[in-house]
Amino acid sequence: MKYIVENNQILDDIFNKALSGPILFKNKSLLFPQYTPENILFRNEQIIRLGYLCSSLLKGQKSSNLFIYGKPGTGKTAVTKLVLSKLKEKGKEVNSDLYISNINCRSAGTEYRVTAALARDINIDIPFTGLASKEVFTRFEKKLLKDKIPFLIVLDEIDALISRYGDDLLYGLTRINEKDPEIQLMIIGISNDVRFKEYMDPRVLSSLGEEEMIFKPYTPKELENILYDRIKSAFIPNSISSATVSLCAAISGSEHGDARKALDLLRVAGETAEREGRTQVLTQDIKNSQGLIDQNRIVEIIRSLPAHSKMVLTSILKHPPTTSRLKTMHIYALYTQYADEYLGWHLTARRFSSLVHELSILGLIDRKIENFGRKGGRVTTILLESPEKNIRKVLCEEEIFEDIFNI
DNA sequence: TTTCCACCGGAAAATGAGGTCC
DNA sequence: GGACCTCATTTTCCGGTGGAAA
Repeated sequence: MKYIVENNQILDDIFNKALSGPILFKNKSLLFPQYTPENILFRNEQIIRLGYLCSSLLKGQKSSNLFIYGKPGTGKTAVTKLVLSKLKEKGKEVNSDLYISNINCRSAGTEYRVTAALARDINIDIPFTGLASKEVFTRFEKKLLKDKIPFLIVLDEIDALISRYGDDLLYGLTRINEKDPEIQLMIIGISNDVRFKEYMDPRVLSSLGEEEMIFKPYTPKELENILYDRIKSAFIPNSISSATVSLCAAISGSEHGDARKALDLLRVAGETAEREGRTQVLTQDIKNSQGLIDQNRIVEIIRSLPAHSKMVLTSILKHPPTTSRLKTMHIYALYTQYADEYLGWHLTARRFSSLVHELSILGLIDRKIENFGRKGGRVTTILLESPEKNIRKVLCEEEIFEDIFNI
């Protein structure tokens, strides 16, 4: 009971402080990646070219397909979103029928879901499962051939679709265009990875890559200007010094000119300053926010892991301390013991090996294949990448893992 | 040079839960 | 109601791997 009173008191204090304390942000939402600015700096050339290509659809004419690529945070999605919204507006203004579909292939997940989303965007009712992919595509194609309304399809993170499912869907889409001269179907593929083109059929590639657009990383100077532009509307005046902005731009510029990262750093630094009751963001806040972003990312990753992956991590932490790297066979022995006792069953060694692989991709562990010759064979060894204390703290949010650590 | 260890990891199949269609 | 579908997860199978030992 005492704890409930204490918790309520703490939360009450936090909320009161937030309401009565100094305000640093004017409009924090402008610093989130979801926000698309009306005026995208240093991307005029791309906006003009994309706008020009899309304008053919307004006139009911065929347009070239386009392939856009560039590193994350270089403005690909923002520019596309801006041009699409203006195109939609203009279409309404001049009473021009136009279908527009903007799908993130990674979020959609599967080929079926991408096809279903396309079909839904031209008003076909598609169940989330139960139909064959081919059937969904056939319905989509029929409707498109019947309506003969220009259709602009944007497939963001197209590499996620191609690498997993091949280019059948893209081939099908480019074929529709060739089937009927009255069909105006424009496809824009967006990717972070230019190498994905290697997996594509040359016929699809020649059709999709009629036009190409490259988004170069922002330079530190450009990043600075972008930050100043956003600070004007997101923060109260005089809250951020030029040294703070330069540091933020330099950190983001040193990676790959990622504007998203620069805005993230600024937002987290601002939140820290506001929490401490300050109306000034300091250079130290920017330095601290870098570590804070990484830490938060790790916490979120661990929280979202399935139970068996958490059990693998727990087994790594429970292994007696050694000076050398841990061998997966020893961790598997511990894992089977804990999983049987606390989850009721354990996964096979093959599946366990995949979970270890996934944990290394997520950056939680460092995985290395070592060879110990005829005596020891080929073995995967692992090492924790993040501080043990942090991982343990997140795992202990769940009772069963806390119990294991308390043994 | 060959053998062998102790796995790795790709591919295919199985499973079970969601669904549609006729 | 049975045939057939997707999808995520897991299992099964089996060839591949690289370096120490024979």
